Amino acid sequence: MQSKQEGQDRTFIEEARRAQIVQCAADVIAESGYAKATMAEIAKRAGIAKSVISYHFGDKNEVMQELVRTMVATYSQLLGPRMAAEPTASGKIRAFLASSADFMTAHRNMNLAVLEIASNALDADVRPLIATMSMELHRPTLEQILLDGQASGELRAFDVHVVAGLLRSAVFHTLVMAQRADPGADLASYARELGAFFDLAISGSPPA
Amino acid sequence: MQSKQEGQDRTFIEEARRAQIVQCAADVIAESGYAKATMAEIAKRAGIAKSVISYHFGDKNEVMQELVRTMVATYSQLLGPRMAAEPTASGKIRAFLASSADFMTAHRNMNLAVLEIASNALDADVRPLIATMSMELHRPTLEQILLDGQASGELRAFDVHVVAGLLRSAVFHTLVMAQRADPGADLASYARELGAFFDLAISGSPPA
Amino acid sequence: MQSKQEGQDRTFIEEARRAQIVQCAADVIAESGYAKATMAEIAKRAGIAKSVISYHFGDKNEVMQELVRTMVATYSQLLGPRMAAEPTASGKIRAFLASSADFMTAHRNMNLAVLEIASNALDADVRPLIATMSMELHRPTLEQILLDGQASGELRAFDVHVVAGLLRSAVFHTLVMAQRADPGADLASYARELGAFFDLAISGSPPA
Amino acid sequence: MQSKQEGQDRTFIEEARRAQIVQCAADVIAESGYAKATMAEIAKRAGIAKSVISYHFGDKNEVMQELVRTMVATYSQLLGPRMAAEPTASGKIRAFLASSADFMTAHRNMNLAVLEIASNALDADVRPLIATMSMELHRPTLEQILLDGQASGELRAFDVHVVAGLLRSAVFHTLVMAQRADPGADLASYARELGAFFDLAISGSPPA
DNA sequence: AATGAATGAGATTTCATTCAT
DNA sequence: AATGAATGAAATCTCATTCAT
Repeated sequence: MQSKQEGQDRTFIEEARRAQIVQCAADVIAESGYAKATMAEIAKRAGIAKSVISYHFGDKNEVMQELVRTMVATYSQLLGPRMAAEPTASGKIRAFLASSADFMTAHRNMNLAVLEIASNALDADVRPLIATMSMELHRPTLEQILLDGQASGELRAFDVHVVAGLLRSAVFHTLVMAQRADPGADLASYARELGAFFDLAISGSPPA
Repeated sequence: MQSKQEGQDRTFIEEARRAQIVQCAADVIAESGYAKATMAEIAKRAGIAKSVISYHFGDKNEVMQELVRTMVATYSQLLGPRMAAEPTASGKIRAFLASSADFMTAHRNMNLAVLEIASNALDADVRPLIATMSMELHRPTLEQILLDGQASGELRAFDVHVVAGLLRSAVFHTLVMAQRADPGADLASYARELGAFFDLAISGSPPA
Repeated sequence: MQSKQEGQDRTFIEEARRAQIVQCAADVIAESGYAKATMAEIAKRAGIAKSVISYHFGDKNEVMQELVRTMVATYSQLLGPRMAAEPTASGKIRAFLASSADFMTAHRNMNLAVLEIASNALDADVRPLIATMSMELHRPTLEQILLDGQASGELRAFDVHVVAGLLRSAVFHTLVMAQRADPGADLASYARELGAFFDLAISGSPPA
Repeated sequence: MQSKQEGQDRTFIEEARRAQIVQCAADVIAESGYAKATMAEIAKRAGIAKSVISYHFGDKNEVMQELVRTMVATYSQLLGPRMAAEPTASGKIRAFLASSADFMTAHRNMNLAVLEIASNALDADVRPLIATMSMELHRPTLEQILLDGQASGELRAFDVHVVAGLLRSAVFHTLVMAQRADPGADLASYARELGAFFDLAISGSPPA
């Protein structure tokens, strides 16, 4: 199932090919949907033979896993520092929304592809991904941030699971739908609007 | 491609079989994902031969269309009256959330199945049905409800598209994820929490 | 394979249904070709259920055989007397051509259907039909007629098999092609032209 | 539907496989009829997996098209020069008959297969190819040759369409039937006999 | 490192036929 | 005498994967 041993280093060329294949997979999935993203289609897009993919990945699933891994890494590298830089809970929330919007604008296909994979990929290894993915992207988690905000009195009392869930939906559903409806949509302003909205709903007692 | 003429009425038995097949399709899709929902699998679940499905539907696509149609009909019959019964915008919003939660609890598999179908692009025959799902289930639309609320002063000023989008995400993503994470989750209380949340964020000037 | 015992008498209704089914089969085959002539299509044309055909025939092959039998009977009843009425070989030949043309005009679909069946039907019982069919239609055979003509000095010397074969081709290929190219073609005049042609080529010593 | 782009050149190996598959298809069709000529049967005859055919052709229709194309090319390459080499109309007619007989002897199965294909209506993709078969294999057409012969006084007056039609029938029906009845039949002598026959029937005033 | 060729498993669909009513 | 419903066999096509070069 795996062409190379887990820890084995790869040559420069090999890394380049893998990256190219992953990118092409993302493009095909984003444009035509997971079902049409056959090995043949991905290979054609990359201008290589089908068997080259097997050579580098050994498995279609491995391609998908690598795609998801790449996206998660990129996303969290963008997200982590910007959330960490914000001292307040409300600031972290806005950073979460804004960074996600930026990421989606910059890596549209990769993001769409991962969502497609999450709801389609068959293998047991990959399937539950969507549920866990967003949680592991950043520390502290949204839930923890909200709890901390409530503890400090910055935020009012509410069910943190519900609100954390809604925040994830705002990013992985609301923003995605907006972008799908209009590929050129200004997600940053969308994110600002959502930030204001959440602020109102979660803030603690208004500054009397 | 079509086993029966459009307008032709169907036997009682035929209707029963069609309903059974659609239900089994929903179950299989919800449990194993769209990709694993082959004709063979659906037939096995129903305890019938593959060709029985062809006999009643003529086409896999037709099965999916019927599934979506059934879900949309059931959902909107539940949603419509309950939203209409509420006089205020905020009441309608809560009714939207609560009814959706009830629907998902009662028709879990059907709902999950339709979402799977929606994300797996099909022969375009299903697409139109899907498109109507979130938009045309109820009159007035969420956007219109929010606009009316703003006009009457009940609601504050905000971008109705963003909030309507977030409301749909709350139902088709947040609730769904919650249910997926814990199939026995109490969606009704989830919906109440979400209702309170939205209320806070969209209400007009608080009763001073 | 056979719904009724070979010699068993059939009710009036049964005979009527069989005739209707055979006729519909001929129409469907002639219009859409053998491959598209499924039981379902034939039944639809007849306005009955598929199973009615099985009830009366037990076998698709039996339908085809009956169709061929009907055509052969009709054809030879027309052909026999008209050929017998001609005293000379050349007259019999012209009668053969003319009667065949008349038959094809009157029973276009049945004729086309049989030709389709002859070249398509799978069952060993039916397949060699085309080769033997035309020979058994009339007594004496074309070969015998030609031989007799040569013996009497009416016809010149030639290979009777070749000419008999060409005569059959004139009917089952040339006329059929002409009719296919133009369904309203005047086959009778075609037949006269062919008659004159053959006359010239097979007559004995020219009238000095 | 198409494994390779139209203009793309093919490997030597690929060409060999395609030729082999086409030949096996011809053999199966000629021996068992079009209906029994399934992909499975053709593959079995070729000693390869069914999917190899799909790999090289992508479509059953494409196999049939290639088969017809091959036959037409082979036939017309044989026919063209030999007809052109004859100065007189009557010579061209004899060349037409003789070359056709030679072709059928050398490529029996391919010829029979194409006739089977022609009579079994297909996905309309093949029809056009079939239409060209009898009409455009050679220039000038039979009709033109006959007309020219009449103009020069070499041939008597007659309906050129009828005679051209009969000539085609002599080849595509009479010779075929003869060969079918006796696979080892000497078609060349058949063709000579037919040539003499036509000569008699179409010649102009005999050299007084 | 790359590829063309080949493969087998599996998916959808068609169709003649059977059976209970 | 007729039918709706069901069936299983078979046909075509797709696709991830393997292998020799």
